[in-house]
Amino acid sequence: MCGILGNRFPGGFFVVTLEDVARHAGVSLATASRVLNGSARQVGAGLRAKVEQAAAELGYRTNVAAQTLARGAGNVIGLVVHDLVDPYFAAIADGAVKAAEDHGMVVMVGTTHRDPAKEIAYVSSLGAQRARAVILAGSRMDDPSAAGLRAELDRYRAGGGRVAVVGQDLLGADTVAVANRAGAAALAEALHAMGHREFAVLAGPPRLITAVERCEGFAGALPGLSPQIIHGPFDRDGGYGAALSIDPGVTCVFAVNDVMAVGALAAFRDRGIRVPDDVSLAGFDDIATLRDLVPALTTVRLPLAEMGARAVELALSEEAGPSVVHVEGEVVIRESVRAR
Amino acid sequence: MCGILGNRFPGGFFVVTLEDVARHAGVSLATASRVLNGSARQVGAGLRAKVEQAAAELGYRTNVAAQTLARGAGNVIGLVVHDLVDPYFAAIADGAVKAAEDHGMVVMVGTTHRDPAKEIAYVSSLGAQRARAVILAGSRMDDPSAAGLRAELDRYRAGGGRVAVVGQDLLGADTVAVANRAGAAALAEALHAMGHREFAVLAGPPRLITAVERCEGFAGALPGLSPQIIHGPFDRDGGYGAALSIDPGVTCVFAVNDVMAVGALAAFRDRGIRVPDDVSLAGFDDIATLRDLVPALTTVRLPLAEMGARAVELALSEEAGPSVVHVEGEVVIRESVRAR
DNA sequence: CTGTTAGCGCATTCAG
DNA sequence: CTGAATGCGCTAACAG
Repeated sequence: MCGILGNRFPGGFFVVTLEDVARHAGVSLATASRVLNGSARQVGAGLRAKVEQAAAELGYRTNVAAQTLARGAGNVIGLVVHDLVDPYFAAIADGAVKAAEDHGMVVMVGTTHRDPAKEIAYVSSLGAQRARAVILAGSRMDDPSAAGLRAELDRYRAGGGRVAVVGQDLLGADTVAVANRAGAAALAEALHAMGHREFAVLAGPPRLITAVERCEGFAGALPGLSPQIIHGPFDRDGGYGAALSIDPGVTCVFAVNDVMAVGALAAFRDRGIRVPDDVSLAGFDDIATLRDLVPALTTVRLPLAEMGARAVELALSEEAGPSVVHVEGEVVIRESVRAR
Repeated sequence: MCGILGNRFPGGFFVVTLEDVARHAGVSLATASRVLNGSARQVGAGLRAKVEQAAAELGYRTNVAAQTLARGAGNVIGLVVHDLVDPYFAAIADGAVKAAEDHGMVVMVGTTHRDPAKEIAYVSSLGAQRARAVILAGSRMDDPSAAGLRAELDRYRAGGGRVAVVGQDLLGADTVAVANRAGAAALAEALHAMGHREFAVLAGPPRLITAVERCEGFAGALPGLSPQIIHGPFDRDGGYGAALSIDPGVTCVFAVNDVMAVGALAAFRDRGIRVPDDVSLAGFDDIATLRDLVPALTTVRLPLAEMGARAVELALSEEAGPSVVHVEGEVVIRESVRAR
């Protein structure tokens, strides 16, 4: 029945094309195309049924590559994150994937593991894929190394792609802007109100924008006080390391993200320092996977999945100029902090 | 300088094609193709340089869709997981993305959130993308609902795609097989050797293969004993709920994965049951993000990232029949378990 | 080593 | 409403 249809491939496979379907249904290629793919044109009910049946019988599958080539635009959205194992990015990715799916798009993820060169390489690759949009999550360093990325993004946009950023509004692109300063400030105020006066901030890398904003927002909301600032990597081990050099008098420690707070917690435990008895500890992000930690982490909750989803929606919207969506964090006081 | 090159697009963008590059370099289309894309053919140094310069000047970017169409094979690998937020899948995804990158491929992820229909839909979509391979992570239910998936996978393979599975060897595909039974058995023996005799297993869904294997492996290694089996969802809340109905005499609880163990830990804490003082607790997977839990979780370590990487390598290998790679778990005793 | 020539599978004018 | 014809950008024979 399908002896004359389909093409044999090297491996010995068949592949049914639109033309096969059209022939089998006794209609033109154009008509088959119109019914099988979302065309604006209408097709008579009779032919439509024929085509659909033929497609089903033959097991027709759209060739997305051909479609993309013919249409000049594909259905992939690129997502570039630092590390999928970091629950912060995993949550964002989850939201992005879900939103993309709602729009009939698929997501391609790239992980850079904080290598700027890889970030650029992924944007380039996504450009080659003619991805509809690329979403960048995780803040870049506030330094010259970002120039290469910028250039690559410009190229990408010059080719007709959209770009959206999760983090801060820096690249002149659509942005899901996190109110890091405000969130950290609110946290600082809450902590201050609980009687704390001697603070330390596990501040992350000195030039990582998200870290800097949270650190500054926190310190800025503590008039007259000057918290001890300790820099280090933005991850669990960074928190562990930084916690080791906290000054003796400190009663409350703010780690600029939850994952670092976990590291700090481990450091305290290893040194026999009890939380919150001896020192209070707070983080930022409210990572779901970490909610069962003991003591439960005081933090600033961010709608991570929603942020990812919003980013793809921004990138897919038809808005003219780059638009910015703001998201606020919500202070959540839990057992890791105790009033003084 | 580029007034006659490139095509203007609706949005007003340029897009430089290989033909533009060839013309600009004064060579043939074929030659340009050969130098710019990994062809086996050699090109003279002179022309090669010319082409490369032309490409750079014009800002040429390969059109992957066209390439895929012409070649009949693309460079995407599909990865289908249940939930990126679950650190188990995140780790596997991380490994897969890295491995794919090493092979010059990109990864498209789909999340099903345990909806079989979505799993099928993703495989179908990946087929349309002419994805080189699809990796399925997370075990499917051992029931009729898997039939649809099987059919879809067959269609996918009929089109020339490869499929690899992370979990158990069931689909007749390349498989990264986890020694769930052996790992759970080894754990049981270790626990038994520490003096435990009264066990409970937070067993997960009755028909989820991974869960069943772990449960059976565990119980099977406890001759003469019959642990209390409590079924429930395979996630954190499932562990919490199941832990609520543990019999009084039990001294040691095995949750079939770490995430469930975390839930159980929370349940114990809420009810004033101390771990490991009142009851010992063990999990499975050794999720990195959970290593700082207190008490530290006794578990069976799985090389998650490596499993993901192996899966893509299997799928990309030229091996004829479906091959199976076995991975073993390693028992890791930590503070959540105490000898009796 | 290099150029010419056909398609790859599909969307889309443009006629009818 | 339907069909015929053209081209998307690139690769891969096939000649030269």
